[in-house]
Amino acid sequence: MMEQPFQRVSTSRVSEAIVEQIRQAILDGQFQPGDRLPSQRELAKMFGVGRSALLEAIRILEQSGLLTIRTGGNGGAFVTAPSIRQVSDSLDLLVRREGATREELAEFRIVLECYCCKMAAEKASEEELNQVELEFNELKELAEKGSAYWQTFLTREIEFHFSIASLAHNRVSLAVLHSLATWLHSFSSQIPEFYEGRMLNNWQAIIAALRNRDGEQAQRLLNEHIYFFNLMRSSTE
Amino acid sequence: MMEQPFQRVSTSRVSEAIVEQIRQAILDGQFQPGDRLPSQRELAKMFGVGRSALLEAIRILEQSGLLTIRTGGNGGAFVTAPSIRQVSDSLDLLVRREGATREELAEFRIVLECYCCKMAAEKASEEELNQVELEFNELKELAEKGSAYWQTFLTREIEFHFSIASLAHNRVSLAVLHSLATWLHSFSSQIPEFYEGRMLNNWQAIIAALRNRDGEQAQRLLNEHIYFFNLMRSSTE
DNA sequence: TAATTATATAGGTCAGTCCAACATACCATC
DNA sequence: GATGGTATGTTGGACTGACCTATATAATTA
Repeated sequence: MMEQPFQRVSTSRVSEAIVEQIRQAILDGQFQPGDRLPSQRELAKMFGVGRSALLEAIRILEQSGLLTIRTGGNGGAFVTAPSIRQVSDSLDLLVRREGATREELAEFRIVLECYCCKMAAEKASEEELNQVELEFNELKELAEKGSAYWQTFLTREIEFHFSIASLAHNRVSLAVLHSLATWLHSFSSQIPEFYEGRMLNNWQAIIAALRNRDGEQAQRLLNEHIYFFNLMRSSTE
Repeated sequence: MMEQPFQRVSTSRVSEAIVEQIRQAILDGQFQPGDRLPSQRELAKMFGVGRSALLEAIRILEQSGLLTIRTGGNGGAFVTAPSIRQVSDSLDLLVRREGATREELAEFRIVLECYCCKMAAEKASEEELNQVELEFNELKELAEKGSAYWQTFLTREIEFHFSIASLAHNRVSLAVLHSLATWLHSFSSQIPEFYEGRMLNNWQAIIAALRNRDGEQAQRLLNEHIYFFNLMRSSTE
C-alpha cells in the first residue's frame, strides 16, 4: 500500500503567492529592516495584480510582523526589525483560548527561567554581574521610597528577572521568556507590600550564588523565589 | 511629573476595529470552533463597511489563526480550533531572522525536551506508556526493513521525540518544542545508518526509566541521546 | 525668521462588476 | 440502482476606478 500517493492540490490565492514572494525577499536579505517597499500601486503593477489583492498580502505580512505601514507622504510599507511580539501574541492567544492552563504556563516559565539562571553562573562576565548588581541597588532604593512606588517596584522587579535571564546568553530562551511578560504583569500586581524584604533578600542570595559561580545554588534559589510568589498569587485570587 | 497621562489616539483602521470585535466575540465564546460567521456581504452590511475592509479584517484573523476560510457553496469564514501553529510559525520566523544561532536553539531544545522527559516519569499514565511502547516497536520494525526506509525511520524518530515529550502533559512546552520541528528535520537527515542500534537502545533504556518512574534517569539518558546525535551532526557538516 | 498654507504622495475605503469554487439537486445513461 | 454529467445558486476571490484621509515637503505669508 502506497502512503500518500498524491499531494493536496492547492489553488493558492493570489495574495498568498505575493506574501510568499515578499517574505522570501525579506528573509533572503534583499530588504533590510527599515527599508521601504515600493508603493502599493507600483507593487500591484509589478505583481500584475489588483490593489485589493496586494492589500490583503500586506495585511498578512503586517500581522506576521514583517512589515509596518505608515500613511501619508513618504509613507509606505517598511520592513520591520525582528521582534518577539508575534511569539508573545500567539502564545497569549493560545493560552486565552484554553489550549493551555495557567499552571502549564507557570511550569514552563519556571523551567526556562531557572535554567537560564543556572547557565548565568557559567556564562556571565564579571562586568555583567556588576551591571546586574547596580540594577539591584536601584531596585533596593526604589523599595525604600515607600508604598507609593510599590507598583513601579513590581514592574522593575519583573524586568530584573529578564536581566538575570539574559546572562545565560541564549536569545531563544530570552525571547520566549519575554513573550510571557504580559501574563507575568497581570499577576505580580497582586503581591502585597510586606513581602518587599523577602524579595530583596532572595535576589541578594541569587546574585551571591552567581558570583560564586554556583549555578546549582542559583537555580535552586530562583526556583524557590518564583515558586513562593506564584503560590502567593494563587492564594490571593 | 505624571507619567503617560494620555493614551495615544489611534486613528484605528476600520479593519482593525472589525478584527477587534470579531476577536472579542470569539474569545468571549459567542462563536465556538467550527461555527460559521455570516457571509462577507452580510458582515460588511452589519459592520457598515465595504467588502474590501472586511476582507482585510478576515485576512488578519485568518493569519492569527482564529478563522479558516472555505470557498464555494456553504463556504464562508469558520472559527478555527485553537492550535499551536501560530506559535511555531512566529518562533520559526524569529529564529530565521537571525535573532539566534543554532547553538542557542539546540541548547533551548535540550533543556525543554529533557525536562518534559523528566516530568513524563511523574505524569504519564500506564496506558500512555503502553501506547508509546507500541510506537517504539513500530519504529524498531521500520529499522529492520533496511536502508531503503532509513529516511522514513528518521522522520518517525523525530515524531517519537514528541510522543515522549507529550507525556509531560504540558501543552505550552509541547507547542514550543513542535515549533522547532522544521529545524530538527533539516539536521537529523544527516545521521548515518549504522547508528540505528544505538538509537534504539537509547530509547529502550529511556522507556524503561519512565516505567520505573525514575525521572532523573530518563532525563539523563535523553540528554545523552540528544547530545550525542547533535555532536555527530556537527561533525558531519 | 517663524508660522501658515498649498500640494504631491501614498495609504484607506468604497461600490460595482465579474470570475472561480463548491454544494446541491436534477437528469441521463448504462 | 449506481454512476457520471449538467444546471444553478451561494460564497469567496479579484479587478477597476473613484474618492477620502494622513503626512512630509515645499512654497508662501506675516
